[in-house]
Amino acid sequence: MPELPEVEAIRSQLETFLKGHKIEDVIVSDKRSFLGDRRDIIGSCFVEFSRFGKVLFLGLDNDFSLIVHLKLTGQLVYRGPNLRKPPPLSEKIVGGLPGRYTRVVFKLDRNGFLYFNDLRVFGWIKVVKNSEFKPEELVKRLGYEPPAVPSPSLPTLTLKDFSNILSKSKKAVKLILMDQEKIAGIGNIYANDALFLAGIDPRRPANSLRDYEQNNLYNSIIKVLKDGIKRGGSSENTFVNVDGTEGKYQDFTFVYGKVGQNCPRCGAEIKKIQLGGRGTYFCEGCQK
DNA sequence: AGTATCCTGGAA
DNA sequence: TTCCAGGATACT
Repeated sequence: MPELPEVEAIRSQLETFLKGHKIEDVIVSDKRSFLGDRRDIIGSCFVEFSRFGKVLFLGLDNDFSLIVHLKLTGQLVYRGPNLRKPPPLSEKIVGGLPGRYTRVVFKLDRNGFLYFNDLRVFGWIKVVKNSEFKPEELVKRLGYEPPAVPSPSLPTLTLKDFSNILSKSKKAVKLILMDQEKIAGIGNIYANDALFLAGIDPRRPANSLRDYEQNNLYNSIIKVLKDGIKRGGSSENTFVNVDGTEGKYQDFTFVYGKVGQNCPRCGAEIKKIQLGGRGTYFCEGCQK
């Protein structure tokens, strides 16, 4: 379940490892995972590495690009000459490399390989022609991005934007945080943690937040996302980095995945409920 | 606005 | 054996 910090970690490592690498062949073992014509990208080099919310945009030097959405269980792992000392692969790479869940393999020059593993086959890699590319192809529509990285590709979410978005909906505030059309990049882990840090009940109607609460939540979102990036993402579930190692944020989450454990602030038991069909963790005492 | 759907392994 | 996990979308 890569979210903004995880996808940013991947983007940054892809840039390090793939820059200048040439695609010699593309082996598609599951057609559901690769959309477009593989022949359009064979022979081209990786030159651009961007991220829009949770979506990766990899530009090639031949007027084509790759758009990648990892969804829940997608993993991109590189092995090759740009890894000086290949670290041991995480156990989160279920099935091995290549293995049972390897859906696409990019064979690169100088004996390099980029593997796309995806246990649940929700993720996809799409080939687009730059001249015909429309941003809507990324995802239906993406909203503002919280300023957690120096130069986001999407318009930056300001406190004012955030306040406008919240005041326009009476839906539960957590659902608004995770609505990619409004705010891009936040998923279940960071939504839970940001709401805990701000002391706000995830079920509160978005338009019921007072100014100081909006302000708190805005700052909390930026803080947890930056924290996630600093820790190299959260490997709570299936996330691994491009070098095959795990992130560390899962050891620093406040409430996500901690049902029954003690609230880090007051010690009370962390509760779990369903909200919009998703597991929602919070402390009844600390979040009002 | 709320719910089913895609998919598969792992937990209950 | 059933249920749950979850991002985004297609439904009702």
